[in-house]
Amino acid sequence: MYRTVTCGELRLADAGKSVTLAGWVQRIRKMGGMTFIDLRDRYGITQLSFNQETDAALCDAANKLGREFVLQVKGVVVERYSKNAALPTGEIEIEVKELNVLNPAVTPPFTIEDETDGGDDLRMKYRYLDLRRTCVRKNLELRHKMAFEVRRYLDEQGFLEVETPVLVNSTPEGARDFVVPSRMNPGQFYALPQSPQILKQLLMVSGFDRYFQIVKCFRDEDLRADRQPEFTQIDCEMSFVEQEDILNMFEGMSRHLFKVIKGIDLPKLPRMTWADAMKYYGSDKPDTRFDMRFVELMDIFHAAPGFTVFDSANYIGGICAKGCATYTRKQLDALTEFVKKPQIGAKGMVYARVEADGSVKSSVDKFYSQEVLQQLKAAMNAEAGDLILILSGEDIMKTRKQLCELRLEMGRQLGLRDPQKYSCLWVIDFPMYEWSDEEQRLMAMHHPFTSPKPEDIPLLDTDPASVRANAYDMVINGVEVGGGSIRIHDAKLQEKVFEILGFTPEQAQTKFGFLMNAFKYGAPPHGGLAYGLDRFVSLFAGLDSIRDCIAFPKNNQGRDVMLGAPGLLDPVQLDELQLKVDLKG
RNA sequence: GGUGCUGUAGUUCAGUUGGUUAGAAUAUCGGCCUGUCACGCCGGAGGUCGCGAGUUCGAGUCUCGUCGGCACCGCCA
Repeated sequence: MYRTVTCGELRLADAGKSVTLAGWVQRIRKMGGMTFIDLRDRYGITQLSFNQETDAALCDAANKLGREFVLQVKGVVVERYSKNAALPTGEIEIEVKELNVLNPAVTPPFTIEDETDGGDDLRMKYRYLDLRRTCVRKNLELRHKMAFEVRRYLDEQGFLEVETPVLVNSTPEGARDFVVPSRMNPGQFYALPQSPQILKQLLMVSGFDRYFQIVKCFRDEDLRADRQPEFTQIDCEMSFVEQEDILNMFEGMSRHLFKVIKGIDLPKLPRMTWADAMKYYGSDKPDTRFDMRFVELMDIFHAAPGFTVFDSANYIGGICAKGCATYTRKQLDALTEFVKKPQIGAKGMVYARVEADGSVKSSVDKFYSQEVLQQLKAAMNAEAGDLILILSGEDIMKTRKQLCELRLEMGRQLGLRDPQKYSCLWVIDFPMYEWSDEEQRLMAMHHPFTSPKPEDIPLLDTDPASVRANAYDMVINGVEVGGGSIRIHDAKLQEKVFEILGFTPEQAQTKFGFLMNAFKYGAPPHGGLAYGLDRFVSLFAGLDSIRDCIAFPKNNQGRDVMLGAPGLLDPVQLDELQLKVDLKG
């Protein structure tokens, strides 16, 4: 045995014991006649002490060690002369009797400390060293614990974890697929699953009733801080359920996770329709940690025309920033610049301050009477000291999204987006379809297997764009952590939905024939949802990016800079696959 | 496909209007130090200023191109 104890477990009560420890050298402090070494492993840090008077040769050997050397030491646990309250093991140290260097180490390119001196790029290249840092390791420990608790909860609820294949076929709609060439079937390709969607529905047809899987999914799209090309879903499906059953089941799972992992008692989750989310927050994933809801101001400003920008607008909406009337001209100009950034795209911003005497002073004073401005104040529920920010525009949804960005920015500036505070809700009643300018047709907003709300089914014939779906998202702090729907289990209805999406019966048969065929053999009513595990963990860890809760993540360009993936293929491999590379440009 | 920020010592960064030998901190190496725990003190070494071209008497600094990184828009059912 290399060790009898870990570096995190010894306490004062262990004084006198002979122990063997193994770990990495965190830091060496040479005092002349004495040398102290902090020995680190996964479990903590234990101080080793060497004394010139006790054992000069051993002390000399200790002085020759370097950072990240791998050591085994045998010694006695002793009480310290001067204790360190900052360490759990700070009351003891190991008086070393025997020192074995299991492996020397070259100096790492950055310091293995919580406050490291390494940048993102470098730490990614040496990810195996980055993972030695406690703060990074904690994220993976949290991830393990969450995945474990998910399994515990779902197992207790009678769910079966079933594995589904990774080599599947390409599906239309949705994201771009990652593809894998088939050597045995030249010219043909597998696709990696964007999610096990169809397979889990087939498991329902098979009668599995309650399925889940913690599973990798793959989407070949451009990346963001919260998007990786391969990511992990907690994928779930249930039979003989209605939307209400699923919301309750998984609200329960979230409550379990919050309780066990964070010690938080999650209240009953509010539910907001998609239409309200857009109306009051300009987003289908509103950050409800703070209020600052949109107030629509069309009635007020159109009743007293004057400002041509407002007069011609199809949408005028405002938010009230409490206590921000003190904002300087410079700060307001900066906010205007913010909303005018190309990524946000507003033309301008109107502001109004509520003065101490209750009067309203705005950037559009010359167009509106104080009476109109007082109506504005009343509508915004604004008080003395508040700042009202208003955006207007031709396109209602676009302007709402711009106002959403402004709201989030104000929330950030006012410190209302505390990562330690959690606000969860369900967003329900999503539209079935959204119009795609690019394809000039309706696209499924969730996916093509989502069931319409029964009362909206007649609208499929008359006004498909207004049909609402039995689809729902769980949103935490403005992050979509999960989403799902009740599925169509009727082959006829499914055919109709495919038709609206623009598939010919032949295309539908080719792409989804096996699913519709399966439904003919008795499909139970079913539905489910999937959580993004990476996002869920990063929320619990208070991270800005999901990368730090993934052991070996990829960068912006989808590269693994440690492995050097993706890379070129050996010509022999290409030949076996009967592939020729023909790069454009 | 697009926008913005960014690239200087192993690392994190500073570097003025274009002007002498490019600095700091930290890491590293050497010396001193018997209770440190971000130990302290003294000293040393360490640079193709991402790469390429241009402007200029002179470029880390200005211009153009290019490559990498980060954030975002498009995209991501």
